[in-house]
Amino acid sequence: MSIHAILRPTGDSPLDRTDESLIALRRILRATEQYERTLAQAAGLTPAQLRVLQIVAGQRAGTATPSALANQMGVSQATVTALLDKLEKRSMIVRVRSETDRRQMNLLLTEAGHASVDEAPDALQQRYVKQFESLSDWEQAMLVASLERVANMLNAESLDASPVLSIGDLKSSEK
Amino acid sequence: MSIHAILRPTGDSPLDRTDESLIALRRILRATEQYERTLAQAAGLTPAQLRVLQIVAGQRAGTATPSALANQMGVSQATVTALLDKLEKRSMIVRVRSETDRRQMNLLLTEAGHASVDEAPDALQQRYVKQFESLSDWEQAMLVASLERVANMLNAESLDASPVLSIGDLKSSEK
DNA sequence: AAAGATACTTCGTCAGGCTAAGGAACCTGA
DNA sequence: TCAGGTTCCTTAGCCTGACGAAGTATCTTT
Repeated sequence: MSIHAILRPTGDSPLDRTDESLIALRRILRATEQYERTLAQAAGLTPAQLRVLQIVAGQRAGTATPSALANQMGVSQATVTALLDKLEKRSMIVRVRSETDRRQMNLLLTEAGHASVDEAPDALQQRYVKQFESLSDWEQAMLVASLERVANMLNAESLDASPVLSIGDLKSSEK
Repeated sequence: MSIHAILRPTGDSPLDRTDESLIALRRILRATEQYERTLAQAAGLTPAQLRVLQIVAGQRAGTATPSALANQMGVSQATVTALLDKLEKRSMIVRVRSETDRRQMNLLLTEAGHASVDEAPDALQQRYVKQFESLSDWEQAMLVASLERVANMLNAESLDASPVLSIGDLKSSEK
């Protein structure tokens, strides 16, 4: 395998496919990461704060709680608390104690919060969507298949149900 | 289009391809991110520190400098300085003033530094390489093409030559 | 009712990131 | 040659994100 081929700046030895795929993957990571920073900055928020808002927005009203957030974001509750403090101070969200279980806090977006979510384009979206949608049908299909495949390879062992984006099912919102 | 679909519960509206691709992309991001943390942690280093070591390791000796690092990592020089301070304090690297241009510092890995790089498997690698290599030839080719395509879509505007990577030189560690 | 488990918050600490402000060394062009 | 500008790096001060540990309510179980 060719790990060392990668490090080698100048390419005398040709990269093999594995390396190529790793390089591309890294480029993806990097591009996203960096863009996320500049983007959220423009929105007056930090990336983490924006993520919180987006997740809360995607939740059925009254469903979002700090612990749920912590799970979905893969961070500790303490971290979530800190983020929520900031967002609350800036009036993007409010915390209301749950009626049914008063240990829990329900998180709600304020007007401002909603506005921010709507305005702030999703990092990946902004940069990517237009181009993706200009691709031909079969190309899109191929990309989706490929990306899903890669994603599966990456978290083969740790399959935590919900990837960040919390596409909560509103559908069954009786409760 | 897809913005709402993403934030909105799956309910009735089916996800379109754009959404699917974004979701997969996010899973990739997330898997890598998290794995990187636990990994570097296991190596007794932080992700950023490990990245520094890996980049320095991949450089021709005497080539690595703080500013080069800053470029490759996409962070400010000040940040690099801070990272280097920590690594130096832990005797993973040494800084030596360049002979030819005494403003510059050359970065060198110590024994310990090399050892760390060798031990610490690359975040992506560990998890991914084996599976990738078990794919058939055409599948690999397709994935590479797809990933590169996506990477290009993501940093269409900001094309900075060198992607972070420089994966440590596992190079068989014939040490 | 007492003991235990949960859901959050508080507190202290640390890493990573930035900008702004320098100090040194190098490069120019009179 | 030497004054001004540039480049390379460090310092200082600040902020965000993250963690663990300890604390407080509030269920839940026994």
